[in-house]
Amino acid sequence: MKIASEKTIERLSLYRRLLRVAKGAGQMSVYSHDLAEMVRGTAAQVRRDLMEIGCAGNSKKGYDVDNLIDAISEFLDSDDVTPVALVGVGNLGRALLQFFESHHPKLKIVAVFDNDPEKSGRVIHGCRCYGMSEMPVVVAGKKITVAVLAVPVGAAQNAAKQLEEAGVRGILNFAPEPLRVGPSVAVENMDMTMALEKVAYMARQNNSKENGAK
Amino acid sequence: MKIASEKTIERLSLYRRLLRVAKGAGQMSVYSHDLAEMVRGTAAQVRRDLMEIGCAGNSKKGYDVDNLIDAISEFLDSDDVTPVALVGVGNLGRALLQFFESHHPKLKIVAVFDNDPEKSGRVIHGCRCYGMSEMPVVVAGKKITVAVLAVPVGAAQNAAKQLEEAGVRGILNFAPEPLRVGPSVAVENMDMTMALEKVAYMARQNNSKENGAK
DNA sequence: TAGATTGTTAATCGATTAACAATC
DNA sequence: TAGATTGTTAATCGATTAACAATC
Repeated sequence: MKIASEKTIERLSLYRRLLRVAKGAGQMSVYSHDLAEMVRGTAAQVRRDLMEIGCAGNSKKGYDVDNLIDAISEFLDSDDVTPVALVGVGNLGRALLQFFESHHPKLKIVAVFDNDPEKSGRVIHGCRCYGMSEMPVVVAGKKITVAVLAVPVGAAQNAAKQLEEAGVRGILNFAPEPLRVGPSVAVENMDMTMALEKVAYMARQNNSKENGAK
Repeated sequence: MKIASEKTIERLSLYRRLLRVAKGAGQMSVYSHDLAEMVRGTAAQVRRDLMEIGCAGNSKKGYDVDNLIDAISEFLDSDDVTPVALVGVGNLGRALLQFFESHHPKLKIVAVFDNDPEKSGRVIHGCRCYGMSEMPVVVAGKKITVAVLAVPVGAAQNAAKQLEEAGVRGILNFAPEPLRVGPSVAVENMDMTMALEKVAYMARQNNSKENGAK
């Protein structure tokens, strides 16, 4: 299995999204600059990405849509559906559960964990909710290797540790808290507070630039 | 106003979070390597970041916590509270509304917009909900320059256009859809589908690496 | 002083960009 | 052929890393 850079992986995911839209619209082939728009990048970069996963284009027609979707899927996806765990069933957790339900056929949330004993045993959005203590058994039983972490600040590190010990190898972390995990666990932070601060900063820059240019 | 790189801005936001925790614990000063842990970076990088915003440390005690928090806040924050709009009041939108309510004193969601006429006029989590057509008036009236976009796929581009025209200069986009906006609008994408795909890919890499090493 | 830390400079690395040849 | 696109190589850029001097 080849290993591409993280940026390339991100872009491949975005390309595929556009390709599916194109396919839905009956388009048979795309040019690199069509895909470049999707990632606000250059056509040359797109071609390099596609070459990395062994896709060749045609100087007359560009790239074959079906071929590309297949190649990206083979690269990004597992053969089987990847079972995912969600930890934390607050407002955000429930929203994520609903969000991911419909967004990906190959990634499926199959178990939900929460500290609250009241939630244990209940079924939320079609998912059985387990207590944190049941994690080792459930994760092993369902062969879960990926988790979405949507617990409140302060609880994230502990939950991450439990996930790691249970055998999870990738965590999508929504808590604004850095996770200390071993090198065999990939962590992707979705730090919404940081992102909003950043946007607010850049918006202010844009605003003062505009006013300054007047 | 100085302009730092996007990465530096992100890290400053993270440093501040750790500093506030340290301050809460009664700590008066920190070393660069304390902060480095927060961003999984190096101490030298932290020092460079802090120098960029004009902070000097002391080779004996490191950096003064209060001093650092003030300097970062002066750099990142506006003097006043920044009014923020939320567009899209589905499950995710409501979760975000609740999330941001408590997470930042300087960023406050002051208006909520939704297409659904049933939601118009209602108050959700203490926020008045407006119809999309009211956007120009409300955004101008409340001097909103930052927006959080949590609408379903397909509606994002149109909403972004309306926001731009209303005067918004920064958008935090949760829709898995690229936004075409002018250069005066900063867009930060929180692409949860892409992030989960990426984590799943990296988890699989870790897994096969482990099994291969056996 | 000795030791840990900060501040500064040069070297390295990776990714992006630009330029151009090859192709249909 | 002509023209737009792909594939490939070299140049550029930015950020990170490493090394070391300065400081308390």
